[in-house]
Amino acid sequence: MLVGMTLLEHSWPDRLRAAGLRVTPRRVAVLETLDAHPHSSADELHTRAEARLDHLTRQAVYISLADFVGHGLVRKIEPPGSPARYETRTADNHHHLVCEQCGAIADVDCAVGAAPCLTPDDDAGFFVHTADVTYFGLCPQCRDAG
Amino acid sequence: MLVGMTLLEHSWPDRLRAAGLRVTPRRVAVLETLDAHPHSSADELHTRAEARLDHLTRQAVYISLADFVGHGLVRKIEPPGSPARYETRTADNHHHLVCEQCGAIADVDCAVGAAPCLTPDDDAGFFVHTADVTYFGLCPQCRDAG
DNA sequence: GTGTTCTTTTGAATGAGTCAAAAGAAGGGG
DNA sequence: CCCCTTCTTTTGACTCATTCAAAAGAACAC
Ligand SMILES: [Mn+2]
Ligand SMILES: [Mn+2]
Ligand SMILES: [Zn+2]
Ligand SMILES: [Zn+2]
Repeated sequence: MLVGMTLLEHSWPDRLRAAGLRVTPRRVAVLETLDAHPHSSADELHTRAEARLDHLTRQAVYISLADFVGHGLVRKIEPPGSPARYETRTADNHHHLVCEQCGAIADVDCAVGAAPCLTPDDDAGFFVHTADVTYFGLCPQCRDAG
Repeated sequence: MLVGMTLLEHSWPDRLRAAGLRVTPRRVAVLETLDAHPHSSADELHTRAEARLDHLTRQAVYISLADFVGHGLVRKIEPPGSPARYETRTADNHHHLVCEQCGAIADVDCAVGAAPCLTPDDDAGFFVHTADVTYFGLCPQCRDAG
């Protein structure tokens, strides 16, 4: 039985090396934890990844995540009123549903295509690089509860 | 010679009363300052509005803005890596261009219409309330400089 | 005017994230 | 293998935007 990801994409150590970053147990632990728990905050990742290592500081998590984002291994999202969240799904331009009640986040595929799915009518002279779409509303649980 | 806004919309005192909020010199000063300087931060508003009053604390600005947002007089936007910004343009669903270099913000009219201009294909069971679109890129100045 | 309720001040506290310097590990060249 | 350089992690302090709580002050309905 084949494990899809190890064939399709490379392993985290390989991807770290490919990005020119050193392979350390901490980094691999953070990346695997993030893979297993998409849209985690730095603090959630710290708590979860620390459990599988002897030592891991919150700062190491912040520094690692910043490096990962800088090298395209990880995407950072910053919903209003919540600490930043991270995910390993970087290949596509997907968007997010955010629950205004409980903060839950769900992925939404890009409505139009793989690349940034919108361009403004009047760009005011800006060179537009990315379009970020966030939907706000209520998740199923909060909708039923309210 | 007619002043457009006072006829089309009501004055800030009237709009405050209509919202059930008391009319105070501080609130009016904050609203007028924000009208004159859209996309200001709380701190910028404090500095600017303080200049026309004998006293105005930063906290009063924060509290007032939260009240205004809660009553629909003001809209709050929270670009990544920047303090929250505010604007009095609440009637339409417009979007924003953010310069990744200098933080400049420009308005973009909604591509589709007045109401939330997008709905996701698969809403994952969410009750979607608003769609927020933010374009990231470089403003004219930073584009030419870079 | 007076009283009730809403606003503002005052001052402290929070939480997420950053900075800087010292200690520790990866991994390439010998 | 081992060493050295460079990158990574720890440590601990610190910043910044924002929030909290309690006391003092102002709107405005009567
Ligand atoms: Mn996602
Ligand atoms: Mn705007
Ligand atoms: Zn929810
Ligand atoms: Zn710019």
